[in-house]
Parts: sequence; C-alpha cells; structure tokens
Amino acid sequence: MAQTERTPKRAATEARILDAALDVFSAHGFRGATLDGIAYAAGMSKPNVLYYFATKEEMHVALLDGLMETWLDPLEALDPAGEPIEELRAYIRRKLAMARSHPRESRLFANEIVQGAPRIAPLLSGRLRMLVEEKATVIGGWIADGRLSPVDPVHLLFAIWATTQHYSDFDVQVRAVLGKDDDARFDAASATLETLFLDGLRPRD
Amino acid sequence: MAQTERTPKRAATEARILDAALDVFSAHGFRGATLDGIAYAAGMSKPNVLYYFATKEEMHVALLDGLMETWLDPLEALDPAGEPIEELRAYIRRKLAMARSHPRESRLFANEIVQGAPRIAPLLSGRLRMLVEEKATVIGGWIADGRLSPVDPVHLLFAIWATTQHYSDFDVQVRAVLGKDDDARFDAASATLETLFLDGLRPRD
DNA sequence: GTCTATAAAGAGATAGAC
DNA sequence: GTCTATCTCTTTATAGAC
Repeated sequence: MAQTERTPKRAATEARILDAALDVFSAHGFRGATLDGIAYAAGMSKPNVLYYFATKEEMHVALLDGLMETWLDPLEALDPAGEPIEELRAYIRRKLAMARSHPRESRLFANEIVQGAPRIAPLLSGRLRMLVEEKATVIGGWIADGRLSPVDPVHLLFAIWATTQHYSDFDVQVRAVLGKDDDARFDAASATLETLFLDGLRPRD
Repeated sequence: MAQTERTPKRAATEARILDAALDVFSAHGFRGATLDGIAYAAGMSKPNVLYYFATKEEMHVALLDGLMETWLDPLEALDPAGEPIEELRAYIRRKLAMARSHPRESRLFANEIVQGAPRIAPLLSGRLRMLVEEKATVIGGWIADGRLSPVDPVHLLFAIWATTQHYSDFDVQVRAVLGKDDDARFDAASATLETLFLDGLRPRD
C-alpha cells in the first residue's frame, strides 16, 4: 500500500493533466482530442502524461466521474421545504452561474451526450435519473398543492437545463449573434429566463 | 460546360453520399467521423466517395451549407403581421417539429457549435445574425406595443432554440431520464413549453 | 464511375535511457 | 518521474486497373 500511495506531488501533477485534458476534450470531443494536444497544454511530454493515465480513455473517465457530482449540485440543492417560485429562481440562478463559471465542464458533457453518450450512458440512467425523479416528485407536489402552474416537472427541468447550458455549450453562437463583446449577456439571460419561467409558472388568479 | 454538367445520376449519388455523411457526422462529429464509416453507410468504396467529394472537409461544408436554410426556415416564417402569442406558439411548434423530424441536422450543427464552430463561424455572424436581428426587431415592436411582456427578444429566441433543440441534441439523455420507450415525449414537451413561454409572455392585467 | 492496392500522415501507446 | 525514439494501427488521400 505504501507504494501506491498518492503523494501530494503526484496528486498535483494529475490535477494539472486533468485540467489540460478538460481544455482539450471540451473543445474537440473525445475523438477530436489528441494526446499531443493534452500533453502540450499540460506542459509535459506525451509519455509522461501516459505515466499518470495509462490510456486516453482512462483520462476521460476520470474527468467525467470527477465532475458529475459538481454538475448535479445545483439540482441537489433544490429544497422541498422552500417556497416553490423562489426555489426555482434560485435553481435557475445556480445553473446559470455554473454555465458561466464552468463552461468547459458543460461542453465536456454536451460533447459526450450529443454523440450518444457512449461513455456515460450508465450515469445518465443511474445517478442522474434518480435525482431527477426525486426532484420531479418535489415539484409535482408543489403543483398538486396549487403553488405552481401545472406543467410536467421533468420537462420543466429539461427546459431549465437547456436554456442555462445554452450559454456555455453554444457560447460561440451566442457571441456571434450578440456581438463578440457583450459582457452583459449573462445578466440579460438571467432577466429573460426569470420572466419566462417564473411568470409562466406563478399560479394565475 | 457540357462536361461538368450534373447528370441526374450524379446528383442521386451525391445525395446518397450526403445522407450517409449526415448519419456519420451527426453521430460522431467532424473529427470522429471516418471516410470508412461514410463509405460503408453509403454502400460504396472509399475512393468512390472521394470521386464525388475530393476531401472529407468538402463533404462537411456541402452538408452545412445545404442545411442552413432549412434550419432557419421556421424563424423566417415568423410573421410580423400576425398575433404575437400565436406567432410564437406556431414558431415553437415548428421548431419542435424540426427537432423531431430532423434530429441529425440538429446534432450536426450542435456538434459544430459546441466545438467552437471552426467551419461555420461566418454563417453564424452573417446569415444567422442578420435574420435574428430582423426578427428581434419584430418581437421588440410587439413588446413596445404592449402585446407581449417585456423580455429581451434575442434571449427569448435563444431560449426557444435551446429548449426545442434539446429534444434532438440531448435525445439520449432525455430518453435515459424518461425511460427509453416514452414515445409521448414530444407531446409532453410541447405542452410544457407552451405553458412556460406563452403564459410567461402574455401581458398581465 | 467504381474498384483494389498503396502511399503518407496522424495519433495512441511502448521501450528504454537518464 | 521525465524524456527521446519508435512501434503500430488508423485514417486520409492517391495511383492506376477495369
């Protein structure tokens, strides 16, 4: 055990490699990413990268596994005891903040899913599905209590994911349409999404 | 001129190749697609494919160019003279119908844009941006007339794109969460999106 | 127009010195 | 732990027969 122990230096090097790998995988997809590119981004030689992660695939799996929980945190935090509209507002804000602060992670997952999720299908029908079912039940309860307009809770979650992640996954398109230097796009997005989702969901009368 | 004329047979073969290429590019991205895979899907040899399209890139460009207009049609059809809520309802339905009938086309663009749009950036800041500006002006006019709640028209369009294309681009995730055999997902999506967008946008009082 | 064979480059992974 | 050199397989593209 002493031999396989992870020293601080080893952990630091692994982190440096994974950060470089996140850069490259998120920008080019699994197949489009090259070990040359990752090694260059990490500032080391290709064989040295492979000393830490035996294969390209292993590196990719390490990234996806390590980031999945981070990715689900905002939904996890949806509080069944909270006020429905305010909980959804906070959730939308957390998701949009994630799109802004973690665009590479978002694109990593987007690349993977658009191409049929060959490497994370189990996570989607496992951990993700369970969490969605749990939170959909919460939202369904709010609707049953008349505290929210009747909508399909799961499709509501899809809509929140889609609209918020759009600002990371489709960033180049957003910039092309708005003009490259629109630094206010996240604020404008936030205001628009709150109008759409919250005014649409607040019970009428 | 007679020599480079495109015979019906040539056109048919090109169409067969492009259909195969759409299959493969949309499923694996540009880099992930191989000529072997495209040739196999088209039922011909690899050199024969290259007889019609000199390079892999040329094939990709032919696809993107040919599909862009189709892709923009639903927005093009937004009628300035129509009733705002009904126009938006019809637009959302057209986009959702496109996601259902043309998932490969949607994923082709998604792959391209997520990876930074290296091959279609000009289209995004050209044709797409112009159309968006034109239609955003229409929507802005409706808002100025008090016929629609005040939202940023461009971000409203982003939200409609994101939510509808989600059902083609992230189809495997949608299926994983809903259960593989949920054939009603497009109907449920339609109902949910109409509640969100239209109730959210109908002026109150 | 279509094919088989092959050249040439790219990219994942290994050998072995330091 | 890190590197240079190299092996091997994949993949794009070409040559040339039919």
